[in-house]
Amino acid sequence: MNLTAVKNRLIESGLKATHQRIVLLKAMYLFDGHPSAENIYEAVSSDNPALSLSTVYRVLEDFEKAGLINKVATRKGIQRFDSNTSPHNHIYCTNTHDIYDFYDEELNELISDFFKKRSIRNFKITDIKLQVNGEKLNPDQKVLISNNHK
Amino acid sequence: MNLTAVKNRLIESGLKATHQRIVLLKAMYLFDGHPSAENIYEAVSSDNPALSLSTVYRVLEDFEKAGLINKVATRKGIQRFDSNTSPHNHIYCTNTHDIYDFYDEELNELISDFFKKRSIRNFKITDIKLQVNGEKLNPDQKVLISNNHK
DNA sequence: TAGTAAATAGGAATAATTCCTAATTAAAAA
DNA sequence: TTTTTAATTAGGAATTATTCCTATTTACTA
Repeated sequence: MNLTAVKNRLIESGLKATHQRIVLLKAMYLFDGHPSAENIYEAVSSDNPALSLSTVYRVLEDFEKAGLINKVATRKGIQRFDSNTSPHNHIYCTNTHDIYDFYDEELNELISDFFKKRSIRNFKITDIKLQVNGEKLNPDQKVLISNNHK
Repeated sequence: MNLTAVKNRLIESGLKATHQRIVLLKAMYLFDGHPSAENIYEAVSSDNPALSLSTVYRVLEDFEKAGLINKVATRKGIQRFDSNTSPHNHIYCTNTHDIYDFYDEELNELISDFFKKRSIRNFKITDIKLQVNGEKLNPDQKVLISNNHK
């Protein structure tokens, strides 16, 4: 994702392409995982010492409203963000608070088919997320989805 | 849920049945919704003026570790709790931050069948939750699930 | 009913987030 | 271009949410 592409995304989303927003959107795309506002602040502040933490909070909020990123639901009580806006689900470790993405076309269809048969009155669905909660056995290693039945 | 039943639950879970824990577990069962620690504190403090907020935080944490209640994942960055430990899913309004329970046996089976075919290496699943995110059309009214196909 | 380990009150400390306002900046207009 | 202006930002204060600390209290045990 180069500078022009990032700028264009901002403009397409109706946001002015300010220096700070460019830096922060880039940082969101580069960040491997599901960062907090503080994580993003740390990631950018050595190269952008004047950029302030309150700007990070405000801009990430703006990005979310514009649909550029999403907030991730956590049980810990701090806000986390996700630059991956395509349909996917989350594996959440309740010890380390690591979050892993997990894509499965079959599961996505299963869920979307299910909700074709149901409606929720007085509610406009924006997204549906499955969260698999549990504990990593080895906290230092990643988790890995595998398919049992070939 | 009477006093003895609440006491027994605490003891079965390996927790001493102190006055504070009894009051707080009762409050969790009585609370209609998905309260924060503050919500529970407010609910009990008029009848228990000496009970302190830090106790609420600590005790709710203890309850969660003992499996008596669960933490609810939210996008707002504050902790919420759920005394309903049976399998169910959540509808989350991103405006009002209301959370509604939503039971569906078919959906529960769909999901549990799916995960029989998949395994996640280095991870022990404790629970799987589907979160339907969106916005209430009328913020003052509840939402209601309905089944489109008879 | 005394001893003891666990639990609590209350407030301080910390962490996370939002708010405020003067200064700056991007984009539109001249 | 330069000027205008409305939007954005820096920086810190304020607020909110949560955790920590320790003297005191309490539930159980003997």
